[in-house]
Amino acid sequence: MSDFKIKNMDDFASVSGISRPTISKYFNDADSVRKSTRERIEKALERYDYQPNFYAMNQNRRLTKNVGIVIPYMADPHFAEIARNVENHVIEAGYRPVVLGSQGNPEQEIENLNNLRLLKPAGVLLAPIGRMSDARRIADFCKDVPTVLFDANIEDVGEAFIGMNNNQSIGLIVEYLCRTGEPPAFFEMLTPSNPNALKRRNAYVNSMERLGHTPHLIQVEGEGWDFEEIGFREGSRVIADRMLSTDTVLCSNDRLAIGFLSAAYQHGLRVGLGPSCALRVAGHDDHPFSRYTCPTLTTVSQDYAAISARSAETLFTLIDTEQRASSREVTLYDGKLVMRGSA
Amino acid sequence: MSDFKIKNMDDFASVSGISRPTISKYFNDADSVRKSTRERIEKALERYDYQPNFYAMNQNRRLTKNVGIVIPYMADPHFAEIARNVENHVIEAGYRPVVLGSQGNPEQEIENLNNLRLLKPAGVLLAPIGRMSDARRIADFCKDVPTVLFDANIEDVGEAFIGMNNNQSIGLIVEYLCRTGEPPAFFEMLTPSNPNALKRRNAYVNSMERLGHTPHLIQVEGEGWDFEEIGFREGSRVIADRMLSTDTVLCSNDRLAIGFLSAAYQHGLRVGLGPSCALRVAGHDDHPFSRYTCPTLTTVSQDYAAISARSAETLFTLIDTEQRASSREVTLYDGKLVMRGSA
DNA sequence: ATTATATTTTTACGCGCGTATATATTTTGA
DNA sequence: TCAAAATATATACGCGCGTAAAAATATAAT
Repeated sequence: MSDFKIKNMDDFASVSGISRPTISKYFNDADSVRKSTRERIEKALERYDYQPNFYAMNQNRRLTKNVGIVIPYMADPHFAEIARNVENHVIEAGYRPVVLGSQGNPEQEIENLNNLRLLKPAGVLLAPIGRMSDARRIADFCKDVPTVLFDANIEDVGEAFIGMNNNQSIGLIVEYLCRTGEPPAFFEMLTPSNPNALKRRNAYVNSMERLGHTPHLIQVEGEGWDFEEIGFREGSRVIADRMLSTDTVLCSNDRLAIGFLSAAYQHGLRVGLGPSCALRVAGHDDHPFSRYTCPTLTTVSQDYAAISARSAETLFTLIDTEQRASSREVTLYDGKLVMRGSA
Repeated sequence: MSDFKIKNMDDFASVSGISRPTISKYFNDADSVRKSTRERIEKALERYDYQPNFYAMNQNRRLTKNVGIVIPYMADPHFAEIARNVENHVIEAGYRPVVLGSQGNPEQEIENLNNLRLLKPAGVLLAPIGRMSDARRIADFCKDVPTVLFDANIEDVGEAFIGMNNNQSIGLIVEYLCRTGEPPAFFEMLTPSNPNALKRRNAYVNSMERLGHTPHLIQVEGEGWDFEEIGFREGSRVIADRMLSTDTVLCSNDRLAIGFLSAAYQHGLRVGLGPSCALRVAGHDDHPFSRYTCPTLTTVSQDYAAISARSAETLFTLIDTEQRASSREVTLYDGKLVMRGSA
């Protein structure tokens, strides 16, 4: 590697002995130049440490290879894992992922989309915050940029939605819990920010009624994204006030369940299956931490792999055909029961 | 808000009746224009939805208000919390934060710095991955951009380092554990990627010897960033093989401790303080999850607030004085003992 | 070898904005 | 009221790169 400092494409064109437009063409698509030219460029690339300015590149390009990935919350391991998964698909398909987290803030979500717009992305994979999302402005964005929604749906927004079948997954675990013990109560936030939570609530009620049981909703107060804290605080209250009419609790998601488990432990309630246990607790999502709780958490796993693969594929098809989907396609994947120690 | 679509600064200059250079000046520093002009611009801003293209803005600016924040791992709630903290300071100081995660990958870390360079940042706050970091290239970066290191130190790299005093914090908890029960064994990874881990190991050995005890290091295999998994797997092995010569285990960090706690639970070992307990487990960092483990985790808290505040302040001073620090300043903050249920 | 075709080079302009300079206009101070 | 100081405008060029069109060159086909 030479020590001559190359600061832009002109410099690199000079030292490589190739014209700048051809260099530009190469970086856009390495196979669009003659093989011998390509080799000359790549030989120069080995000697000189140059890579085009990403932002200047996108400034005047009709269409880039950028794909935006927007998730509701970076610090949530659940979303972090999904993002990583999606990111890999994007890279494999030869696109460049740009991952942004909205920190549970709808304004940040819109700003993320605005920032992405400046990068002229070929498409965007968006997991919306949910109920609080600014649906109108997201819809505006989708008019300009091919966008596939995943994880959380917003009606009629985006070209497609890929998520999980909450009806099936909740049905699955409710059925399991009823079959192996007392019918579960449903522990959830009263006003959840995530639309999946509402679907799960309904699915729980339906499943219980179908099985001939009376649904019992435990709806607790709480705002924001600190679900463990809410699960712990409200779980403690529920246990202390003896508000449980059953020994089985199904939590709307694993993070609530993690907090609830901690509350149960604090109150000396042994959680698990055996006759020595006072309580069964189940979650939903198969959160990365759910295998390290005490006891380990019985839950329903989301098919991360399928959801992220299908989301990415759908977007790439959209990009390749260069036309908007005639009808908005909704794909829901079934969950799988993950039996662990807590229920 | 008018529906006329403003697509660039020229458009906005037209509709606001102000020349583009003045508009540009305003966006760079709102107070650099006459008050009456400023009001006219802001009135126009209310009517028309315009904001300058962030990337084009940075392209030809001598110095921007951007501040890069780079952390080792986005999905780790510990770093996510630090990042959020630092970010707030940056915003308060009137700078624009750009947060990037390196996903534990040294190449990604360098790429993050390269990307930041294109944004012409006023400065960068960098929490390096650690041992695996490409120290040479990071040092190169620091030559061009004022950079303050935090959380993990790299010798002589960056203008300053702000972190925690591992000597003090480990000393604190070792002393506490020895005072209230058997002296602890130290559970850690054999080849940790984080330099703090090495400091903690030494601090443990020193503390033990100072108190007249024989140090007992349990060094387990494991690569990567899945600390809970390592803590669980190796913790299980250690317990099953009866490799513990004491009933007290101090883990090098909370994430390992979380895995270890889970292993202990699985093996039917009751963790905690009372006479009915078979094991005491302590961690280090006060990870956001450590208050929800079963039992809750006794640990040493990092002074997040102080570390992030000082890191930001140090960088801003550096930026304002426009000169490099004459000597590299290292500031270490003491940890606080957080007594919970596990030890 | 000659023609047809594919690729590269030259030249020029565009993206959205920063910034410098000369000039025009306001505001301020006495 | 009038000159001095402060601020705004017009104009022009730069950042690093995309892209279009015509001219020049290399490769393929006959």
